[in-house]
Amino acid sequence: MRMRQSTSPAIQDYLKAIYKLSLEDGDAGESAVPPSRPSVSTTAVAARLRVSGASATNMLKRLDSMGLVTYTRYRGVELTEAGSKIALEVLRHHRLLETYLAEALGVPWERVHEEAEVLEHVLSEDLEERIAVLLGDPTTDPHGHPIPTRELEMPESGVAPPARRMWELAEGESASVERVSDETTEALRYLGDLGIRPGTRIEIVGRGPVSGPLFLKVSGGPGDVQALSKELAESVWVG
Amino acid sequence: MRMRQSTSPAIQDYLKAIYKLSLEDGDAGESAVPPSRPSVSTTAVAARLRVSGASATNMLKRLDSMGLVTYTRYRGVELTEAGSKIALEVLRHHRLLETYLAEALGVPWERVHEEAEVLEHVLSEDLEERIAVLLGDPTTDPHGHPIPTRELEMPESGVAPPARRMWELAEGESASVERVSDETTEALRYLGDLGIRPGTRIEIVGRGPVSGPLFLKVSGGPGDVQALSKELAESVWVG
DNA sequence: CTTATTTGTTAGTTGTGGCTAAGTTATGCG
DNA sequence: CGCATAACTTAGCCACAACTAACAAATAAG
Repeated sequence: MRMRQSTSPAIQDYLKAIYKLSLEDGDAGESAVPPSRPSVSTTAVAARLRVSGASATNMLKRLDSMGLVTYTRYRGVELTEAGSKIALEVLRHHRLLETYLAEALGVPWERVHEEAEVLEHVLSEDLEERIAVLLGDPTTDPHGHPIPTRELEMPESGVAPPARRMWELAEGESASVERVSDETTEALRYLGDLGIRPGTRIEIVGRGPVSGPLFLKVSGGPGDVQALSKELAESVWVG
Repeated sequence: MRMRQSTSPAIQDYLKAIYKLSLEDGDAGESAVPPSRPSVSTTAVAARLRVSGASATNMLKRLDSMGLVTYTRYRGVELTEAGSKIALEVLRHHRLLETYLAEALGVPWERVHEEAEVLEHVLSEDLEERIAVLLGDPTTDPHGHPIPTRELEMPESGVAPPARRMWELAEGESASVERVSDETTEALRYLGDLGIRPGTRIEIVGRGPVSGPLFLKVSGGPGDVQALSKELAESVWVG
């Protein structure tokens, strides 16, 4: 059992991607499949990391030989216990850093993700701990994503994502924002300007035809009624 | 003139090493050679970076072809204007980070160097700026090394190092600590425990035979007379 | 059930940045 | 000056992590 090959940034990125993808199982639609085994396809990993399929295949085989995933040809991968721990470690780094950058350095929330994306691979355990203490052991990052604990356990809110996407709300319903997808800077800045962040209370006042915009009132926002495209309204989770 | 090949961490480390070595010209002894041309030998670079001579030769050729150094076979290297700028950029990152880690995160001064050593390669311009502003544009790091300015100019105190090493002080002399070499954690912790840091006032009260210890009084230190080995006393610069 | 399409894999290359071993140039000493 | 030694370079190799092109398996459609 060959171990501890000093996980490079690339390896960490793969493990993190596999971890996140395995939580997104039922690919957005509400298919009634039980969350059987969270096996992730090679293509999904490749797409997420923007590398070619061949590169992904290669790396997945390597990760398997390191005991970090179990990989079966043509069948996808699954994290082992060891691989899972590393993924959670990186995720903890990432989300603590996002929080720290926002709180301590005033980095605008739409930019903390990309900064953390490189810093996460380089943060020492000592710095991680100092940051965590300084922030008072936060449990979510600025986008509402749960931060794995010091013991590298994901709070259950992380395993089962929030109930619904804002897009699925009916006219007249109100809810509070729980989480916002962090990957697209553009979207985040826009949502931020509208005052839509974790904790914000919103109310749906109407919707356009089929994929048309969603109209909503944002408490504490710039006032009046705001319109959100389908894409944006799907990237916001409410509860 | 092929340019901007997106300087990797390795490249940055080489440029930084060359920059620092070129300032150390008269290799510690007080040889009367004028600081003619600060050409750095391949071996010196290799030793500093703890890589083989062959690796260094290789990289130096590469740096030359990128226009970052001028390299002449068997004759050493010299930074070009472009290479120099990059070196200063990295140095600014490094020293700002050291200062930030010490001040904002309470990292003990003997450990800030190694943390900064990895973070420096990954710090965005935006974060650099935020840190600089937050610290009030400091001009030296915790070890007393000057921080290059925003415009990437080294303050003159950085080009000509402080007058003397503590080791060179005569019995009875007193002086104030200006700068402490940062590379060896062990030494730094010890000096820190003794209260020897930039700004500290010290007085030489005696010295052992030839390479024997230096005895000194440290103002504000744990009191009494302290002894310093030659090696340590050579790593402290006074003025 | 056969075939077309999508999904994955294999094979072979590339660029970084290290390494060792062996050869070459400079330098220093008798 | 001539040679030993130190300094430096060349040659050839390896691991990592990406790539393209070509091929194989699985799945969907008729």
